[in-house]
Amino acid sequence: MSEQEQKAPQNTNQIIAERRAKLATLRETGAAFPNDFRRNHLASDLHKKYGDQSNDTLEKDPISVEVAGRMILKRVMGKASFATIQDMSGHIQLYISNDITGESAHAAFKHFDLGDILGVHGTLFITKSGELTIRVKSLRLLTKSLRPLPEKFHGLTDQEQKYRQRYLDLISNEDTRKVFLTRSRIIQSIRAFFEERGYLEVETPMMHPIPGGAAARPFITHHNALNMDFYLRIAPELYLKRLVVSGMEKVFEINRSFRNEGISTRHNPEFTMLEFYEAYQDHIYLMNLTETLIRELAIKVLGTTEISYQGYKINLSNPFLRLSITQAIQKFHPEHTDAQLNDRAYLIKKLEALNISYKPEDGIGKLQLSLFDETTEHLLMDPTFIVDYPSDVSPLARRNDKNPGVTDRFELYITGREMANGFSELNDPEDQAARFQEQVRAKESGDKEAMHYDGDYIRALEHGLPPTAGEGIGIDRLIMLLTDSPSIRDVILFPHLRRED
RNA sequence: GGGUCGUUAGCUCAGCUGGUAGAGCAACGGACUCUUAAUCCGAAGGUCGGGAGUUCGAUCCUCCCACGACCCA
Repeated sequence: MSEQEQKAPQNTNQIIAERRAKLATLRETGAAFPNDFRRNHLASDLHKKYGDQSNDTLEKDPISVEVAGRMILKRVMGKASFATIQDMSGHIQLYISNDITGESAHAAFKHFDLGDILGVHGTLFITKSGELTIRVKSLRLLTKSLRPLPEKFHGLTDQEQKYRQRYLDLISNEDTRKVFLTRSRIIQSIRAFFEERGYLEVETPMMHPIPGGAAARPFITHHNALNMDFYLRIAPELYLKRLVVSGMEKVFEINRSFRNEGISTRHNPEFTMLEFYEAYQDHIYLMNLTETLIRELAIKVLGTTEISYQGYKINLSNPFLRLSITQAIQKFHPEHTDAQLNDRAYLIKKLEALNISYKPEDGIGKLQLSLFDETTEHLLMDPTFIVDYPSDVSPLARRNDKNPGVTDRFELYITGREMANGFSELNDPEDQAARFQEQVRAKESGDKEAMHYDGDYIRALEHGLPPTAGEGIGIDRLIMLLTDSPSIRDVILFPHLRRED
């Protein structure tokens, strides 16, 4: 006993010390962490099934139930008590009294703490104020909680603690639980959407010998047995297109990708993306499919296409706008004429005035894109496809037949944020090899985000990639939109933070 | 990397040109058999994020550091 006390971590905190003492007593009297209790109902199921019944009906033919959960509220009134327990489905109230539960069991209950996990057996009734409640016949402490819960009314509000101790945030904040429930439903609905359309869900490597599929800096790791470095994937794109070569003509992957870049309200080092590829389709088809997908998700998950993001109202049933880069600039900055936006000297002058860096070798399209990124992107609140991206910033996209300086590519913007990026795939192996070479040159002259030359991918293209359309959608950002969350950290269960010390 | 703001009891928050800290919840003792964030009474709980400086004296002013939030690159 004294030995056990010495081994226990020293805790000066009074509350934890008191709870440890209660646990020590439990250990002396039997199994302190039993696992022989079985529940047969969830709280919300009971409310759905019996919540509307009259007390007379419930009392006449008593319904016996076993439920379990964490005690989150407790009201002791001498010879009788009320408590609320919470399980994965919701809450239910308990009524414990000397009459029914027995004096000693009630006395024991009085020493249970908020946060303790209880197993309860009893019958249902309706209180005078109309709440479905379990009249407890017996109850057990299944797991002793040694640490106090956050304040019961306000819950946990400290942002840092919400992220670091997400379990506490989830215990005490209904809104947080709702966000992650919605997240789960969105991902299920995406899966159903593509499965209904005959797509095959696949899993491709997360460890890449050559990082590819996006312009981004990768994380590097090492495989000991092979004695080689691997890169955590920045995108699954090149593997998915290898699969289209293989004959899997419609594939999708809900993938975790990793980018070794800054952290912000829109960026987490690891994030979830949806990528999908379909042979014998083009980027126009993708835009239509994307509109349908986002609309269907909203209806399935929220029950409406009328959403509000941080106070801005968006009706997703309106057709999504489709604008070229210069049309988008002019929409918000009509002072620029067509002639000016196609004049190198004018664009450079404007970029310099805005203190935006550019390279002397940048083509007209890239200069336009730089101006767009700085002045217009963040203003695209309503869903807008930006089309006709310059070839030199789209090394994996098919060139436009009429204008080879641009590609058959689009990005989708909603609430000023990039949500999706899709294009008709570049399936000409010789053009792809030349574009990789260009990327290698850019990398050599210091562009850390430029792509590597992927010889095996070229070899795959040489076997023949059918004409294909492919797209990536940022799932975290889509979830932010549909849950009205201001930060990507609010939709990721365990966002990355600096080490606490 | 730069700027702004924040860090006080387990949690939610107060704290007045600078005089070494308060409330509510939780927890502890007591009263209470239909409560709903139960109520009432009592007692307890603090290295004011860390460090240095100014001062007779610092939660408060200055500087550095840590962590976080937001904005910018």
